[in-house]
Amino acid sequence: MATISLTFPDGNARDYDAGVTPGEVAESISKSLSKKAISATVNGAHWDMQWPIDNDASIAIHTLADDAQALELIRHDCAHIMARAVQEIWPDTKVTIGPVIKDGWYYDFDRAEPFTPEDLALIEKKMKDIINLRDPVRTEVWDRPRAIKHYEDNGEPYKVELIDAIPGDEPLRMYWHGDWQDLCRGPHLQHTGQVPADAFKLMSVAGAYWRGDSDNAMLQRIYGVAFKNRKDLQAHLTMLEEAAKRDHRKLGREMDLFHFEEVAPGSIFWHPSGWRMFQSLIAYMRRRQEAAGYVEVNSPDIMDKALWELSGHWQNYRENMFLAETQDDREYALKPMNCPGHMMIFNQGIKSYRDLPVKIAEFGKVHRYEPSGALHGLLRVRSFTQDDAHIYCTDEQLTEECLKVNDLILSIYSDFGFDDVHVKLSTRPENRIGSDESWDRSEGALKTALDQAGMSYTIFEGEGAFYGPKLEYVLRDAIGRDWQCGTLQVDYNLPERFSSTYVTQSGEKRAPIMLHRALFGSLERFTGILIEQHAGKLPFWLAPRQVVVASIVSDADAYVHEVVATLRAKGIQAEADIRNEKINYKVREHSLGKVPVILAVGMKEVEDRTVTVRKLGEKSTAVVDLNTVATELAAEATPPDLK
RNA sequence: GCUGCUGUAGCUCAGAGGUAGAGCACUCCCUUGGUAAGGGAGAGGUCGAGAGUUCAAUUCUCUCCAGCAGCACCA
Repeated sequence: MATISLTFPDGNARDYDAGVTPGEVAESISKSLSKKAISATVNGAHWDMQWPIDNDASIAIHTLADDAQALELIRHDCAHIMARAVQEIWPDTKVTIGPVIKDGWYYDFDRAEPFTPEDLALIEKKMKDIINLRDPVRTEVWDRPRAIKHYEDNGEPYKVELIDAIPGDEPLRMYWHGDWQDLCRGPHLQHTGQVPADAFKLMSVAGAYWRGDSDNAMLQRIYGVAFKNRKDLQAHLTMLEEAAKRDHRKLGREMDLFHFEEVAPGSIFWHPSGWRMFQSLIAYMRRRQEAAGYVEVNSPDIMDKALWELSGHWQNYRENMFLAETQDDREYALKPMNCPGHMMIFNQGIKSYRDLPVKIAEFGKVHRYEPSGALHGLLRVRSFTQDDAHIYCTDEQLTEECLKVNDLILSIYSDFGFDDVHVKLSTRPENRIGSDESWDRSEGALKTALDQAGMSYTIFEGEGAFYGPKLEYVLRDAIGRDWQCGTLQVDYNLPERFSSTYVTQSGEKRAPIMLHRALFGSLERFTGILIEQHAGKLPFWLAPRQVVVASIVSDADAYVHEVVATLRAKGIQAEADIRNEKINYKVREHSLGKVPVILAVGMKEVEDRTVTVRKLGEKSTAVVDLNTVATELAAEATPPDLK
């Protein structure tokens, strides 16, 4: 038998018979290591303890101490153990797939009866039984015909379909623990007992389409989370509770920012303080855009079908559009996008190459009939305000304009504390207008701009808009969640469709290139993200309510009003609270309402012309001269771009 | 849109085949109290909408609407 040399992480090498498994290697080192081992890395590949090694290689043996491998294996084995538990309890259930995801795993089942929350408890208990059995994990390599026949005989059609979809003709790997068997590329733990029995939890059950396609059957997906120990699981559950407390839908109600009604699903009723915050964002963006050379316009909300046919929306976007019925026998639609309106504005008059780039911005409210199941608070609505703009430029200006938009987006996000920004580049979809050649140029321009800006990005094939490829800017918030906000799209098509032209230096008419871009994206969504990011405690300049001046005794009421007037004169959103309540009560109520500054006023303050300042989140108070407070708060209320 | 769950007072939630309850909020009275709930009284609900079963439905059944979780879709 041939001999191979295995090199360990410390640089030492040892000879073994070819075909040796990491399990045997571990045993040759020590009994305790072979018991503790969970998997190996062989030449950089994650390796099962049972897989043979045929050639010289580097090898590292993992235990539960190695986080990356341990979590991967624990979650993966949990998926198998759960599938086995389900099939043991309900033998007629068909299994499909069960991958590892962030924090845990899921497994999709086909079963006539829905799983109930009580069922989840039952499954969890059965999983613990299986873990306690410490069943050895066994693996074999089968050829395809044998595997297919096996699953056909066992009535597992989804597995047969999976095998058919695996490319090539390579052999397939089968895994067992106990009598339960699954098709799996591995690796797995050595036995079920290596899964910590107290560090996993089944979270929820929901529908999911087979192979992610809405034309396919709906399966039942059970989600679970798993960690190395009970403490990590507990920390994760606590984090979820914290995230729930930040839910902007809950905070929006508690802080009296907005609400929804059944009569207008997906549309927002903004309350005064929520609307104030919204307007602060628009005012900020208006200043930033003006400084960047944009002009602001306003285009109609309802326009004739003919326009939407010209733009291509009627053919490509109609199922998402609200249509308007009138008495004049014309068909209208509410705008789902601002671009066609901006085309009409660009087309007014004759444009010279000297005019380009033309940058037309609008805080336009667009309406889109989104699928009912997609609606989600402010983050996914049916009517929303875009900080939308269209840039008309020449071929030569294209890359530079893309770069400018990119810089503007990053600068703006940074003002709001978002520095972890990911970019997605979505390329031509199946359903599209325009020639392949113009798509080549559009996609190329975006790539060039990203490369020149030194941005890293991920490409999503076929995910672009019907008129052009797009960049999407994804923000990562304080608790690690991603939100899609800004977008930049290159479009050669609409200018052609609308016969838009400018006069070149040599006097010919030529179609401009058009960029679609939004920075916040949807103002509504961005507001929701900010609420969650700050858990409702927004920075002072954005805070829906800024200052409450609260009386301690009613003899101070007149001075309270004077303080409020002084602050308002400085542009600070101040309100009086002279209700017949104790100061404790007022402090509690406004603290829960997330008001950043409470100014308490009693007779001492009246006599000294001071206020007692209490800031949200601070227990201590400070007595400060009224004019000093007004000046300090006015400074704090200044938006970041005006500082 | 699909699968599952949910819908009772402004909010958070109990409840039951015989036309409803708590806490907070609200109104009034007493209290003028120094930094996270002072005391008392009162008012408030076609039990999401429509149909069916029943002597009787808010409770059971069906349809619709909306919300929640996930999927699919998306800013």
